Amino acid sequence: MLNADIINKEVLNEPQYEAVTTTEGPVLVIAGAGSGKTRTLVYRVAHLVAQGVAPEAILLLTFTRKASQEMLWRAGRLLNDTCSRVMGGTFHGVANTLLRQYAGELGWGASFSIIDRADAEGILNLLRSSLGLGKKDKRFPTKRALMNIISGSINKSLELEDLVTEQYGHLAEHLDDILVLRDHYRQFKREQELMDYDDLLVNWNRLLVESRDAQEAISRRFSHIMVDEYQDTNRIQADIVRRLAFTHDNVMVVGDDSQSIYSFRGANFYNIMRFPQIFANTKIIKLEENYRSTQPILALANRIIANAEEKYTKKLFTSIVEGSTPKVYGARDERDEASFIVRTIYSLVEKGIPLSEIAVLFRSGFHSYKLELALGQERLDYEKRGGLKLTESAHMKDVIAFLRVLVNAQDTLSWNRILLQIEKVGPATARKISSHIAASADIVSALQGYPAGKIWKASYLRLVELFRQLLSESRRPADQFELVLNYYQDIFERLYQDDFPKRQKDLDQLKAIMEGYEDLRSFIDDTTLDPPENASLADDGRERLILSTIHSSKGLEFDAVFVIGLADGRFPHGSAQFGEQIEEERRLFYVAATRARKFLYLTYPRQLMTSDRQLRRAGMSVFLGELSEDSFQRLSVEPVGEYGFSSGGRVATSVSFGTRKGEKLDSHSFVVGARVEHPFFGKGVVVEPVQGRSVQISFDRHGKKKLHLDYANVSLL
DNA sequence: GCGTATCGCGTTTTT
DNA sequence: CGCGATACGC
Repeated sequence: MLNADIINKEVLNEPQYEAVTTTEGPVLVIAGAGSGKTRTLVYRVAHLVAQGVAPEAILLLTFTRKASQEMLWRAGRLLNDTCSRVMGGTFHGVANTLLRQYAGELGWGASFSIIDRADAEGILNLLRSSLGLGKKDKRFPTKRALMNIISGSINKSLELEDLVTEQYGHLAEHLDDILVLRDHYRQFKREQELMDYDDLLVNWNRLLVESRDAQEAISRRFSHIMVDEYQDTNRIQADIVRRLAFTHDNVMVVGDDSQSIYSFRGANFYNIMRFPQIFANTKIIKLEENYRSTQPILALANRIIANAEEKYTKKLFTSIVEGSTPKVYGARDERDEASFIVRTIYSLVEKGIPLSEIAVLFRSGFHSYKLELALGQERLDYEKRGGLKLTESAHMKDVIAFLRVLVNAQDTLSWNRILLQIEKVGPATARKISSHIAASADIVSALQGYPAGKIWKASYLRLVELFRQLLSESRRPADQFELVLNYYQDIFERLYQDDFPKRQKDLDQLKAIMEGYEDLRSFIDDTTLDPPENASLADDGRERLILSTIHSSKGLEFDAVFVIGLADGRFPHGSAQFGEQIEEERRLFYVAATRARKFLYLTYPRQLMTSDRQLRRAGMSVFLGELSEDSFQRLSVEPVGEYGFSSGGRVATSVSFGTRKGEKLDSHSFVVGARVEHPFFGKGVVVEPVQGRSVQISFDRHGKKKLHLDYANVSLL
C-alpha cells in the first residue's frame, strides 16, 4: 500500500512540503517553475491517505490529459494501487462523469451527446449559411473567431455585447448578426440535445447551483480537492471549485502567474489573486526554490521574465549551481536547423541522455514539419504532442461519425459527415436527408424512405444496407465498427488517395481500442472528451524523442530541451501585437525554457519558406534579442564534429530498454570482448576496458563510441 | 438555377 | 488542410 519510507524521506525533509502536507483548510501555493508543484500535490495525496482519508474522497483536477497522467503516474509510485481510486482528471472529464451520474437532478434525459469544438464550428457554418451571412462581407469573422466570441462569452462570464465591444471592436457593426447567430446556435443545440465543452462546465456549475442535493452529495463525496495550474482556470472553473468545497473548504490550489499562457481560452490569473478573498482563512505558501534546472538555465529564464511588463515578486533560485550554458544556434534555414538538432541529439544520446528525456518545443504545430521530415529520414522515432490528436484527424472523424449516429440518431452533424462522403451528394442534399432522418423515429426506414437522386442512388443504397445490418441485431461495438470499416474502405481510399496507407494505421489502432468497450456510448463519450494520443497508446517500451507545442509541454520536464523557430514572426506569433498578447508570448517562452533540466538549445532559421515557396529572410526573435549575451553561448560551428546526417547507415528502429534508470552499473563487468546493448546504438562489443568510468564500445551499426557508465544506458547481454 | 467540383489562399496555442 | 470564390454539370 503506502510506502511510508518515501514519504518520510522525500516529503518531511523539505520544509515547504511539510507545510503543504500538514496544513488544513484552504491553501494557496504560489510556486515558480520547477519548484515541484505537481510533486507537492502528489505528496499531499500520499499524506492524506496515510492519515486515513479514503482515496475515493480525494479529487485532483488538472488541465491537460498528459499532466494528469503524469501526476497519477507519480502518485502511483507512492501509493501503488491506491492511487487508481483517487479521482483525478481534467475539469471536463470529471464534469462529464459527474453530470452523467447526476443528470436526473437537472431533469435531463440520459441521452445527450457531447460535441467537440470542430463540430461546434460546423454548426455555426450551417447556421451562417442558412442565415445568409458571411459571403456578403469579407470582414465578417471566420468561424473560428465566431466560436471564440460565443464560447468566450461563456468562459469569461461576459455579456456577448461587452465582449464584442471590448475585444472584437471591429465587429461591432455586426453585433446584431452575431447575437442572432448565438441564439440560433443555442436553439439548435437544445433541439439536438448536444452539449459542447463549454456547456459541460456551465452545466456542472448549474447542477451545483440548482440542485442542493447534488451539491451536498458531491461536496461530501470529495472531502479534499486539489487543483494544479490554478492560474489557467477561468471564472466558471473557479466557481465550481468554490461550490464543490462548500461543506469543508478543504481546497489546495497550486499555480504560477508567470506561467499563465491560456488567456485566449478564458483563463484568468486573477483567480489566484482572488483566491484568499473567496476562501476565508487561506494559508498562502510560496515555493521559490527550483529543483529542476541548473543555474545557467534558470538565469536565462529569469532574464526572460524580468523583461515582462508586469512583474510579480518571485525570485527563483536553485542549488544546482553547475551546468552547461544555454546555446543559441542561428541556422541558415529550416533544413539546417533540423540537421543541427539531429546532430545534437546524437551527441546527447551518446552522453547517456535517454531519447525520451529530450524534447523539441515550438510555438505552432506546423513549425516542426521540416524537422519531422529529417527525423523520418534518420529513422528516429518521435512522438508528437499538441496539434491534431488521433480522433481529430479527418479520417477518424469520418468513421466515428457512424458510431455517433448509432448512439444519437439526432446528431445531424455526423449525418452530414457521413452523407457528404457519397459522391454527388453535397451540403444541400446532405442537410435535407439528415433533417429527414432527425424527424423520423427509425433510421433505416427513414433512409429507405428518402427519394434518392439517379446519379447517387447506387452508393446511397450501400449506405442504407450498412445501417440495416448495423441495427438488425445487437452487436458488440467492435463488430459494428468492423461493418463500418468494410463500408468505409472504398470511400477512404478515394478521399485520401495520397496518404491512405499511413492513415490506415490509425483505423486499425481505433479498432484495437474498440475491443475494450462493451458499450458504444461510453466509447463515444471517452473519445470526444479525452482523445487518445497517436503513438503513446501502444506503449511498447520504446523510447521516443518528444516533439511538442509549448502549450502541450506545460508541467513536464526533460533533461534536454530544444526551443526551435525562435524567429521574428514565428515566436512571438505574428498576430500578437498588443501589449498583453506579447506578454503572454513571453511567458510562453519562459515556460519553454524552464522545461529543461540540464541542457537548453535555442535555435532559429535565418531564412523561412513562405507559402508560395519563396525564401524570405527572417530575423531573430525579439525575445532572444532582449537577452544579454552572457546568458547564453552562441554556436556558429557544429557543436560536435563527429556526426553528420548518416546517409546510408540507419539508426536502430526498434530499441529495447533493458536497464532501468538508476540501476547501478558495475564497471568490472565491462571487460574487453563483452557483448553489450545500448538503447540507441544497439548491440556492440567492448573494445577498450574501463578507464575511470568510461568504456569504449564498438557498435555493430554505429562504430566505436566512448561511453560514460554513469550516464550511458548500457547493459550487458 | 441549383448544387457540386476545383483551384488557390492563408494557417496559434487547447479543455 | 479547410475555406471561399469561381467554374461547370445536371
